[in-house]
Amino acid sequence: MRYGRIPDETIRRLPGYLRALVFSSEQGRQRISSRTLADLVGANPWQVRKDFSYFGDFGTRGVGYDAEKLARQIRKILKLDVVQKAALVGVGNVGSAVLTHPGFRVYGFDIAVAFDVNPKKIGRKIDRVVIEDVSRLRTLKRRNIRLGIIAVPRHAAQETADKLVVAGVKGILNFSPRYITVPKRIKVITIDIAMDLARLPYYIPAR
Amino acid sequence: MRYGRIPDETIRRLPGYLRALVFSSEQGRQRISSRTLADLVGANPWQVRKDFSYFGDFGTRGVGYDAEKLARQIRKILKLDVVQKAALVGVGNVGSAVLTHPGFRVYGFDIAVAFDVNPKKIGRKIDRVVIEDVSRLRTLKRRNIRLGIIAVPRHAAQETADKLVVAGVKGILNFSPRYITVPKRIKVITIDIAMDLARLPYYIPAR
DNA sequence: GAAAGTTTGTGAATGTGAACACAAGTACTA
DNA sequence: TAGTACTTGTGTTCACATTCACAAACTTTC
Repeated sequence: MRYGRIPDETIRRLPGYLRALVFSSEQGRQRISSRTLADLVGANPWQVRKDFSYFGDFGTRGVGYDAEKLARQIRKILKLDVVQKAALVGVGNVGSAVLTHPGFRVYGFDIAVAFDVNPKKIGRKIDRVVIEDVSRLRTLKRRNIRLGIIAVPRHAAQETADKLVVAGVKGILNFSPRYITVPKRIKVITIDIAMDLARLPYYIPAR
Repeated sequence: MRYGRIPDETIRRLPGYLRALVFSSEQGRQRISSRTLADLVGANPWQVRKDFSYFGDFGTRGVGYDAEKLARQIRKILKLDVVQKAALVGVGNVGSAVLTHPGFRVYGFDIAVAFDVNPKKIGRKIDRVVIEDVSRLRTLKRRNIRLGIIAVPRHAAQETADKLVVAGVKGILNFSPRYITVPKRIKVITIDIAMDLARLPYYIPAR
């Protein structure tokens, strides 16, 4: 009932809720309680309720939440209610994993194009996407693609980011293990899979 | 000068600092200021200094930090000063990307084993690692491996986690797009690459 | 239809981390 | 040696996020 600003931490958790809700719907459950949902995402019930309270009343007291309705609302907030087209740059091991990852569909993403520098790869098809030469990056604006995924080797990351920005991209998901610099108006999310593993030993008690 | 508990958020940032310090050392710079380091990781100087202040004085006023010394200390805190052996389960697209990812070496990881269920893959070698049958997971304890990486399809994730726990693993890096349940003593970090992309459209202003 | 059992929504309290400002120490210059 | 320019280390303040507790609303039971 507030409709104020939604905290960043809540936004960070919304995709997780959405994933669980879709899963729950597929199982044929249309009603879900904050407790059940919390268990599915590894949180606690009051956290779930607080998060949802930032954008209106979707539950019914004594009953729970309507999974479909809630999922629709989350999609709307995250702007996933329209198909989001994305361009992938770099079809190596990481790039291939991204192209074949089933999870993107859940969120309404369409990886519409893929680019690489290797002439041998140009023209090949992976999962219905034809690989094009990076020189064709500038066609993105015309094709109405506003999201870029960087999966190139470390040394080419910044250069790729620059090209994506010129091509009119508004958001970048960066898998290269380095910090990239872009204009403030562009949003970048960096994932370094090794970096996340590096946190693990700290939390493990000595044998 | 405090030597108290180090905040979780600081721990989360340490691998990033380490990566930047290694990079800086490779460039031949042995001294680095909080400002330079902050620029390399996309943070601000006082954040960097505050983070380091939780585990002693490593800088020299008017000069900066000794990159090597600082890197050594971060490795020690994160328990990366000894080689950490890890086991990978699932050598599909994501698994292959993990195996060939150059970043793990920076943090002193050794992905010593890989497992899969596909008989066609058993015995094959990827990046010097021979793929074994999942039934051999129980040999992990004997081989002194305490970290597991899950890169199997969604439906097999929980089962794989259970097997890893039985095999004596203490920490799990989970790439499957679902929440997995393990005993409290086991630390799990989940990365869903699609989930992170899902956050991006929210931050992009409407056209 | 009353009582007991669920489950949500949210104000308030508590906890945690980020941002700031500045004293204190070091290097450099002349 | 004095003065200037840097840079760290940290106490304090401020902002934000989590946890808690409980009233309100709904369902079920008898």
